[in-house]
Amino acid sequence: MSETKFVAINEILSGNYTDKHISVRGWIYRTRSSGNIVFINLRDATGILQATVKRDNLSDEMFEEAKKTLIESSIIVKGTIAEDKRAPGGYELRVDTFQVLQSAEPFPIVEDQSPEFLLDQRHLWLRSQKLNAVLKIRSTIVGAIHQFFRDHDYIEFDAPVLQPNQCEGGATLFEVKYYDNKTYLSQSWQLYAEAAVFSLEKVYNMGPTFRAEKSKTSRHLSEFWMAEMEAAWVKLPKLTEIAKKEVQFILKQVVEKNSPELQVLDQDVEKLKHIAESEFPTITYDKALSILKENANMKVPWGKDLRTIEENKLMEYFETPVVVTNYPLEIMAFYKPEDPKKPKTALCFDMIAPSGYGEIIGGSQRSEDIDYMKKRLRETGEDEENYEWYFDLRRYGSVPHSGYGLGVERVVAWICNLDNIKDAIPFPRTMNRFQP
RNA sequence: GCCGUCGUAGCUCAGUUGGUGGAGCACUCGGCUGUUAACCGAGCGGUCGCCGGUUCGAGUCCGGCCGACGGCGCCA
Repeated sequence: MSETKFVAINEILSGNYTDKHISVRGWIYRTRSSGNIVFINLRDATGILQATVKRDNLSDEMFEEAKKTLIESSIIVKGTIAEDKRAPGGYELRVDTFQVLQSAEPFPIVEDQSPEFLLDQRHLWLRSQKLNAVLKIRSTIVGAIHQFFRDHDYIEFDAPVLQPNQCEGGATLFEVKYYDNKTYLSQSWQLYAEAAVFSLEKVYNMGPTFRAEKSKTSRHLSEFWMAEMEAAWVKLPKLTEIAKKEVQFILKQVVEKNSPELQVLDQDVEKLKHIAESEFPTITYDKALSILKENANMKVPWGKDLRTIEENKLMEYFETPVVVTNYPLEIMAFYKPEDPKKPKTALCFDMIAPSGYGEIIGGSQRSEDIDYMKKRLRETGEDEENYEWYFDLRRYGSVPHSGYGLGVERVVAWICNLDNIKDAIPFPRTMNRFQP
């Protein structure tokens, strides 16, 4: 006995099944009835197809069922595909068999929606055209990151999620009860990766990262995915080149694989293609300050970090992401070294995305000076004893090494033209939301 | 942590000077043989965020609290 073969909707819409009699399965996206005809827009993972149910073409029981079955019910329909200009997409299924698998209760998400309500109903809103498109693009981006590093001979290396101390400084850790002790959810993979490069030389990883920052903005999540790399023998100029190539590769992959999804999201495919093929400029922090002063009359005192308003203003003068290097040493984390050629600045960089999406990458060369790092830890009130294992890495054959972290959701939000980073991850966690 | 906006039907919102709470959508019933978030008619649907105060009378005025969202700071 042969099993029924079901055809995917995108196959039908590309014209491969015209005049064929086939079976399709999926969920009711929209439904309208008009006495003796019912129009059902049927949704599957690949697209939306209009199914036209006429009273004369099937049994009365099936027709009445088609008429009353509500949105998001799961159904199987059989019929003949016809090319028809009146149907959205240009093709429709003329139904002769209508079968309900599960008749849905009234779907809570209707015409009028608020962002908060959609977050409450996230488990159902995943079915929307918008999130369907975002999640497909996110998958391309995640795949591209793995491919980029593997193509360049990086080894995937995993760090513990439960960590004994903080990496980035500040009270931004989620505390976890660990038997009779305390531990913290990972804030960065970096310190462990630094141990790995003395064995594997080039490593990367992508995984969940946790920051208990009390940030309530459209760019922050408490749980987000960070794609990090760390490599021995690499210094800052080379590091920024790798970061640029990675982002360009991600963009090329999305443009190649996800044009229909970008259109659903109202993103300009040509613009992204252009960015993917452009050089990303590198400027210093000093240069950024002078651009702001000369063009926008924004005077940032030297030594202050660039704030959101300043980053956004700066990006008005660029159409691609920009790498900014040599931030003031004082405002940087303890492991970032001083640039011998530009005293008081660090061998570090941020990559800032266009259009207000902010910092998508942060990275640096790593200090090899144990006394300097101890001093910086003491200044921020940290217990340097927790870091003894980390200092060992400088005691046994230390070499120059560097790394950076890319915020996956920030990149997804930028590429998908999203208003809010919450839509860049299936189930967002923020300061006030951890359900569903 | 600071600042701002908002809490009224399942959802989105209106509600005038304080006088028995409305609309659209959803859902139910009826009508319609080509709809495009269909349309037409009827019905169902309420702890007006919570507590207290003023008043003959509070969704509306006053005080306090709670919650949500956004902006800044910090970060990716």
